This record gives sequence, C-alpha cells and structure tokens, in this order.
Amino acid sequence: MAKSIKDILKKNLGTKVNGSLWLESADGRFLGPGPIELLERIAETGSISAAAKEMKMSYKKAWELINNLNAHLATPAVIPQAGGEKGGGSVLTPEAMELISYHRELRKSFTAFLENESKKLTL
Amino acid sequence: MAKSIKDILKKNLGTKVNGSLWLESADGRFLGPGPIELLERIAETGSISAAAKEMKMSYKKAWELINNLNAHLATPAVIPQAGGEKGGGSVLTPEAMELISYHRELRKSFTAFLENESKKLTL
DNA sequence: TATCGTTATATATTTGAAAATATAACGATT
DNA sequence: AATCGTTATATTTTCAAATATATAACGATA
Repeated sequence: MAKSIKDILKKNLGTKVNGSLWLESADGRFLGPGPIELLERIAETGSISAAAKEMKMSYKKAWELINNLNAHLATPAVIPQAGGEKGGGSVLTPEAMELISYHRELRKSFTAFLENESKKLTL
Repeated sequence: MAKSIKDILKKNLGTKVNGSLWLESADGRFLGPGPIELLERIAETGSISAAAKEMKMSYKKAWELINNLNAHLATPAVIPQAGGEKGGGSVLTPEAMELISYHRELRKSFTAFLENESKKLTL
C-alpha cells in the first residue's frame, strides 16, 4: 500500500491539525478570538480600558476591535458612556451575550473538527 | 423566541465564517497554505528560487519554509542540489506528492465545514 | 463648578517580521 | 580551470502593525 500522511510525519512530535476561525464580510474580519475575550472582560469589569489592561492590550486596539464589531451588527454589542459616575464605562447588550454564546458553540464544533482530523495523523 | 446570531448581524454584508488550518507540533507550525503552493511550484519549475519568484516570496523565506517542513518529516519532501548543470535545483520526493494530496483532502473537508457554518448565518 | 476616570482621537515611537542585499559553496559542463 | 544558476547563510534595510503618549470631551457627584 502507498504511503499515507501518517507514515510521512515524524512520529515523535505529536503533530496535530490546528487552525483559526473568524467572521468576515466584504470589508474585513470582525470576530476572531480576541474580540470575544474582550467582550467577556468588559462584562466583568464594566469598562473597555480595564478589559484592555487585563489583556495587556492597548486601549486603542481594544476600542478599534469593539468599534469594528459594532459596525457589523444590526444593533451594537457594546454601549459606551463617557463621563458620569466613576468617569463612565461600557455595558454589553443582550446581543453581545448572544455573540459570546454563538462563539462558544462555533468553537466547540471547530474543536471537534480539528480533533477528528488530528486523529487521522496518528491512528 | 430569543435573538439568534443571524438576527444580530447586519443583513446586507454577506457575512461568512472563514478560517485557516495548519499542521503543528510542539516546536511550531509547518504546513499552512504557503508551503503547499510552494511545493507545487517547485514541482513545476524544478527550483526553490524560481518557485519563490513566481510567488513573489523572498528566496530566504521559501528556503526556511521548505527546511522547516523537511525537519518535521520522517523523509524529506524536497531534495536540493547546489551546483551541477544549470546550477542545480530541487526535486520533490513521493512524500511531497502525498503531502499535497493530503492537503487537498483536508482543505476540502474544511471548506465543507466553513460552508456549513456560514449557512447558519443566513438561513 | 471642580473632580474623577472613562471614552474618543490624533500623533509619535517602538518593534518585530518580511524583504532586500551580499557572499560563499556547490558541481556538472565546456 | 572557468562558467553558470542554484543552494545556503549572514547581514542590512524596509515597512507595517502595535504600542505608547498626549489631549479633549463627557457627565454624574460632591
């Protein structure tokens, strides 16, 4: 029988299939792993700047991710308020929560796909 | 009924799920889309440098990709020869051909996965 | 109205990856 | 031995992306 992929790879390296997913439209990507974690931390902290700091991301980049995300949604995921008690903050809309849970499901089936493909490399 | 992902996205942007796949082991990635196209062009041209030029990739990067790929295989995918008629060249082993066809299959099932997930965004 | 920390935005700086450049070894052919 | 274009490798340069820095607007509270 001809050599198959598993015969070709070095056997002691634990080779796996891995990958990355995102949502995109004509004007670019807008929902990779980064923005989702950012949403989760905004939910915890109540502010974009605090969430960014936790992730060691610059505020500017965090703001751009959120702004870009909102631009792709029928209803924004994050409602910002500049000024007010404690200087302001940001709250997530129900749509943001749905995005997070959608991403969890998507991630789950992608993981299943990757594990299934990885099995073929060893089994 | 609660809002689902398709209600949340802007409807006129043709949003899709897209992604990227690669093989990796403990010491890093070694088979994304780039290296496969490179292999195909080395097969056509008989040289790494000509293949790199076709892809507008620097020779150095092409060489690193190939070298890194070989390092992960039980048997090298590319056999280089420096010197000789026409200065030398590189030939692919049967293992390289198998890698190419493996990648085609992998890509096919990934595309099916992505299309299936993308359908959920509109349907 | 003074204060606070946030959002929002522009500009400058850093940094890291890719490309460009340079050089040497290689080996069949003449 | 001279030539050729390739492989192999080190060094320099370029460029884009990320970060850092600076500044202003915001608005509830005291």
